[in-house]
This record gives sequence, C-alpha cells and structure tokens, in this order.
Amino acid sequence: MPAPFRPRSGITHLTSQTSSPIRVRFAPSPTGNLHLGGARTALFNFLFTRHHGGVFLLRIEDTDRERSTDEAIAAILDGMRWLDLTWDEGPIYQTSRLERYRQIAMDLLARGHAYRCSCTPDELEERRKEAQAKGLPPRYDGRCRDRQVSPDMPHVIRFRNPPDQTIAFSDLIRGPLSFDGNLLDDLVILRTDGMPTYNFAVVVDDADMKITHVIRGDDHINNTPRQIAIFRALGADIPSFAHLPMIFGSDRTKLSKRHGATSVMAYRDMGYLPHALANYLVRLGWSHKDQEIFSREELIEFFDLDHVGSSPSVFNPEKLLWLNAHYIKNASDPALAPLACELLPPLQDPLPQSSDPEYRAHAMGLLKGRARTLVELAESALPFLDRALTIDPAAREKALGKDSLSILEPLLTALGSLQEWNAETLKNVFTQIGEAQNRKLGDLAQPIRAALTGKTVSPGIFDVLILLGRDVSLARISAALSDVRKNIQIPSPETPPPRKDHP
RNA sequence: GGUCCCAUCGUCUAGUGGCCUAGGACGCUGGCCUCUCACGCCGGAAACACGGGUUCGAACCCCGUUGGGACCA
Repeated sequence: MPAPFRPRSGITHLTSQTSSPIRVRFAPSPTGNLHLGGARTALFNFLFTRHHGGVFLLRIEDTDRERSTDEAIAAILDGMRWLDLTWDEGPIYQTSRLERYRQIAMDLLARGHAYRCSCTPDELEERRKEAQAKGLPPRYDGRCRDRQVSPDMPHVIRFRNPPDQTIAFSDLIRGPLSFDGNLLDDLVILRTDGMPTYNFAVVVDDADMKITHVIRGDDHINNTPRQIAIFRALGADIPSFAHLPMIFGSDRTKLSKRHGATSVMAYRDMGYLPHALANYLVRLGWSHKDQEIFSREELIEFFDLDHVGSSPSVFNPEKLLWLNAHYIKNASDPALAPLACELLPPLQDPLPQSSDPEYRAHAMGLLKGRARTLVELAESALPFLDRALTIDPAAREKALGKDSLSILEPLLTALGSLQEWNAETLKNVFTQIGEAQNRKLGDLAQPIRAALTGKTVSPGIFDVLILLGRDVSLARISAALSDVRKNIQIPSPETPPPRKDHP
C-alpha cells in the first residue's frame, strides 16, 4: 500500500519534473462507448508519451456506480485496442481504490484541510434557493466549517478551501490561466456513503500514479483550480495541464448522436480503417505544417503539444472518408481481403476460387481504388465471390437492351474460341469486333460489364474478364444473352396505352 | 446567472510583427486522362468577425465589442 502523503514544507519547485519520466493517463468514465472526443484525447496522450518515451496509463473512473457498466468498460478497451492505443499500466479501476480515498480524506481531516459536514441535502437546497433569490452565487456557506460534527452521525467530508488565494497555472496549450480561489466553495470530497467525488479521486490518483502531464478535454478547465487546491493540501507535485479543445458537430455544439455516429466502434462497423480514423482525429487540433497524411511512426515522431491549437473544431465526415479511401487504396491487397470479407453476409453460392487468398487479393487490387470504405469494397467484390449474380436494374436498362444482342453474340463466339485467355488476346477480340462493327471499345465494354458484374461500374473490362476467368465469364455472358433474348420476345409495352382520363 | 475558454476560406488548418496581393487539405467546380466509375494530373471560386490602440509596419501584440462554446449550478 502506498504511503500517505506527507506535507511538504518550502516552496514548490517548478522544474522538479524535467528529470523524472513522463507519465500520462487516459481516464474515461465507463458510462458509454469510446466516442470520438475520448478517442482523440486518448490518442493525444498516447502520442505525447510515445514521442517522449514516457508511460501511458489507463484508468477507469467508475466511482459513479449508477452509470458505470461492464459493457462500457469492455467497449472502451475494445476501442482503444482497435485504434492500437496500447497502454503501459492499468487498467486501474477507481472502485478498487476506495479505501485509499477514504484514507487520504481522513488524513486531510486530521490536518485541518477538510471537515465533516452534516448539512442535509434538503437544507442545502433550501439555502441555495435563498441565495439565488438574493442574487448571490449558490455555493456552500461554510456552516459546518468550525462545528465539530460527530463522526457518528451521517455526514460528508468537505475540502476546506484556503482563503484569499489565486490559483494560477500555465496550460501547455492555452498559456497562463488564473482563477480567484475565493470563488471556489468547500467541495464535498467524500459522500455520506464513503464514495469519493470526481475531483477528489482524480487528484488522489494523479498524485499516487505520479502523473506528470494531464492531457484532457477543455471541459475540465474549470475543475483544474479545485484540483490544484487539493494537490496543494496533499503536498503533492502538481502536474502540468494541457486542455484540448472540444470536437463539435456541424452545428457547433458538443458532438452527440444527433450528428451521426460518434462511437469509435461504429466507424469500424462502417468500414473505416483504424489508422484512417486516427489520422483524421489527430488533425483535429494538431498540425505539422501542411502535412495531412501521417504514418503511425511519423505521428509519434512529430507529435507534441506545441502545435496543438486552442480553438474547437468541427467534425467533418467527408474528410474522414477521403482519408479512409486513401488508406484503402494504399493498403496491401492480401491484408485488405479478410478485412473486407468479414463485413460481407454469407455467400449464396460461392465461386470455388473465392476462398483462395491469392484470388481475393487480386480482386482487392482491382477494386480498392474505387472504394471509400471497406463496406463499399466488400460490396463491389460480391460479383467476384458469389456465383449468384444479381443484375442491377440500371445496368439491365442501360447496357442489356435489345441492341446488346449484336454485341454479346459475336463476342461470346469469339471469346469462346479463344485459345489463350489474357490481356492481349482479349483486347484483340474486342478490337476486331469493334472494327468490324465500327463501334468504339466503350460500346462493347458496357454490355459485357453488365453481363459479368451486374453493374454499370467496375474495374477495367479486361481485368474483370481475367479475374473471373474463362469459364465464369463465358457462362455469365451466355446467361445474359439468353436473358436479353427472352426479354425481347415478350416485348414490354413500349408505348403506354391511350389514356382515358377524361370523363 | 457566475466562472472560464475560443475566433484565418463552408470545414480542418499553415501562419508566432515585414517572406501574406494569406499557403495546404476536404468539399464544391472547370478541364485532361479514359472501356464505365473511381484514382491521378492541371486549373478555379472561396477566409484573417468588428472597432480601437501599440508599431515605420499587424492575420500575428494589447484593449473593447460581437458571436460561439464549456463548466458550475
């Protein structure tokens, strides 16, 4: 068990931390998923400490037992792992340290930095209303400060806020900040049930865990002076603070579900690559000259707090999409295949080669330049994996009308008699037929594309023919052909029947 | 209401007193490439919130105004 804090005499030495190793923490409350803002905070902590060769600690702030859940803890850890934000120590659960908080509270009590307060919630509420009616700030009036409240009756423990102090610190992102300490009231540090309050537990933990840099959202700026006051009472080293600006939704309010998906894992499910998300998130608030694309190694090499901005930023899904497309395009084909395929529903009638890693990688290579998410990539791969082919209505209408007969028929014959099935021989067939019919390559390619993929959009037509191979290609063209023949024998009414819409 | 934070193209940002008639990126847009769609390449529109100072000189420093946001209730 750690030793209790000893009050330290003398002046705080400001440079004491330069020689000790950097220790940072990410301290989420497990009340929901890891959301984008939390992920960015975690990322900045991670990059900062990796850059400086320090220690990254994960702490779960689960003292709010009403709202904390095991599912949320699991979700946060999953999100961290998915983003590859590995931590060095923890996860440390605050609920495993309750005795420690109680012990420190008693220590503060013994040294006069805290006192017992037996005011009931009802009394406090009443006095708060009175104060507000008089136009005074609604803060605790210090009634129990000097009353010797017996430990035997129900009570909370309040921090005795020192009088007449200003609390100043230099935020690593915002510069010097100062607060009037007299405006802080005597906050509760231990509730009646013995649970610590947020600000108290944070300070005890940060002190015990020798945190050197607190990097967190700027929604905590107003907590900082209270926490510093407690650090002082504890006689502990005060860490440096860096308050990150918020991430807003498009309406410039705090990012929430109204703005679309906010949980990190939702982005995984939508087909985002973890590093694409990380790269996007890191540029919200941080910059390195004009650079937009960073490898993980570059992030660690370049990241520091001095180029973190202080103004809030708006989450822009379009740019994230662009980055994701970039990383998909540059990913290796063999790595992409399992990532995309796991997002696919079970295949109806898998092509035999669809389980061949080399075949899958080949497909990825052709398709990845056209996909912005892994979901799109997977969907575009479907015609190359499943024998069951659905023809999009748009493709049928545009490319498989009756005109396509004169294209599909000769091509099927010519392709069927091909000895060698490769880019050169395939191209020759198209060129010859195109010349014979005085048609451009595009005129020939679209019906074939529709026949082979069921779509109007696909990789280059020769690439598709080669990927699918001779047998599948010929079978699909032939199937499309009989489809077209069938449709023109029963012509759909070309002209609508005369209208009889007048009485 | 109190305290605090923030302010460069629609968005993310570069910019730390002269290099700025403000640079890059996403998005938008014109063109090239081309068998489709993308990719890629070339071009375009698009911003220093406002007002005072300080200074020979201000996007950059100071003050105020306005606007936005957070926290505490």
